[in-house]
Amino acid sequence: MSQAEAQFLKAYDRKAFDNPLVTVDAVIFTFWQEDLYVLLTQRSEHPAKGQWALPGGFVDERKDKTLEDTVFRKLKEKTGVTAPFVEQLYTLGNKKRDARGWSVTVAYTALIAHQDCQSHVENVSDVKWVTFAEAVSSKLAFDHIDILKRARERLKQKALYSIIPVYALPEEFTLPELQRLHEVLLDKPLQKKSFRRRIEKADLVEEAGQRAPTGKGRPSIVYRLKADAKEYTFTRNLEYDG
Amino acid sequence: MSQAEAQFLKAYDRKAFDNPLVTVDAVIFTFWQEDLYVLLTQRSEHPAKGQWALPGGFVDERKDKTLEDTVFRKLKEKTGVTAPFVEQLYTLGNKKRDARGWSVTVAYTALIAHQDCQSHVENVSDVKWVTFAEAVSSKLAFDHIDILKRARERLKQKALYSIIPVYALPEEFTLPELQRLHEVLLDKPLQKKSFRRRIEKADLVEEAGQRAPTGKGRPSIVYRLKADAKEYTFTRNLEYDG
DNA sequence: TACTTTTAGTGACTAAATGACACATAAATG
DNA sequence: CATTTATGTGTCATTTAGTCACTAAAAGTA
Repeated sequence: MSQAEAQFLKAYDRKAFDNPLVTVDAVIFTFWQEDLYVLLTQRSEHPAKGQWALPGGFVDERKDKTLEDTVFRKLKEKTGVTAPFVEQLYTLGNKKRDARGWSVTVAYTALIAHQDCQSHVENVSDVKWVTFAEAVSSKLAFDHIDILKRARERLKQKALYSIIPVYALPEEFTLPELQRLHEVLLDKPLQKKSFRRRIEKADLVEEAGQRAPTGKGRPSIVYRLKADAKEYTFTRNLEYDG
Repeated sequence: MSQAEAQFLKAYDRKAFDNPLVTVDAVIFTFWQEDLYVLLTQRSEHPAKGQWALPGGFVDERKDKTLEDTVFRKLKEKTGVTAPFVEQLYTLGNKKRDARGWSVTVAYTALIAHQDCQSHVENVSDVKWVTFAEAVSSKLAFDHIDILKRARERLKQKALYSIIPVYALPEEFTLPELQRLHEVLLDKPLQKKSFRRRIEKADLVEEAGQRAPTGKGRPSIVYRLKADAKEYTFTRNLEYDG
């Protein structure tokens, strides 16, 4: 670094310029009882105090080295655990979205097993699971409905060409469970054979131990993900028209 | 809004809290003379003064109502025109990337025809087209090499399942040109028949008028995009192993 | 126990899109 | 006017999803 640059930096005053507020928000999905749920939290402070919103908050320059640190910190606060899948969704920034002024939020999608955070969520009053349908038709703080819709759309896409939605299930899962999840995401029945064939061919899962047969009918085989499954994308989508 | 909230907002002092700097950066691609180029600009101010970097800069709270306003303003400054394809890539934020402190940059990818901004670029000294290969192996300011690589990777993916790369060509283009672009992006020869068939079947292009035959061989038919081509995704990828 | 119901899992043929490649077409050239 | 060169097409093989009937393994029931 040149001396001139060092001098520039020494004299630089960050607060001399207007600059948007920076927050992080997360859409946390889980699949539970045949339905897709998202996690909401109730705002404890102004603005929008008392309203339900996506979990999130400001970057803390002391605690967080990176944006991902901020997300994981917020996720941990609200769910008590670390989600097995977290991915940046998109960033929304404009003058109007926050009454405090020009604001930028980096939205993330997270997938998690319901059982992994159930006890934590049950023990705090400002956090709850809501079905996606309910959440998206409710009133949420800021523009969180937009973020919710976008996250849902992206997850639907992922159901077409990847096995990523599996992270919304417990670590050990069955293929019928996974198929029903994909069917909910795509809002469309899938051919059992097609669905299973591509997963088998891609070598994405391995058999886990037995699980207590739940109800009627032949018990399904329990699987767990193989290591590289997160990266895999199918070269061809399942049939899907709209 | 409640009275309490109004009072809160009135008393709210944005500068009372630490907050990351917010910038926008763009990777602008074009396909020219059988090669993929990106636009670089030379930094006129500290930090990294004199170094080459991706076009971008701070959100201007007076000029910009949204992040997209910022991107388009910067694109216009550097290229003189409005790119036909602009898409958010991802957002990078951490403590280290900018010597001025915690910084967040929202990266965008833009595609543009070389001819559309050639004259503007030639007339300013702080902007230049560089082949992607050159750019990525050069030294750029901040973490712009990372952004460059990521943009390239995304564009490669798009070449697999969409016709989006076409926006790096002039409005009127030929299928051999488009195929060569896709081949450069995928770094792999494609089957002429397969490539053309899927474009024809998807009804993405229409014949434009003739264009002066350039060189040897049978002249190729000149096409232009149909309206909805931007949204179209093929349900199956072209063969691609790596 | 045997029969029905229910859900999981498989076999086998059909349909659709891509891969491969030969061949036809239309220009430039000498 | 034959040769060269690049564009554009016809056709068959290959691959993968769609369809659907059939088998398998459990629970419930007379």
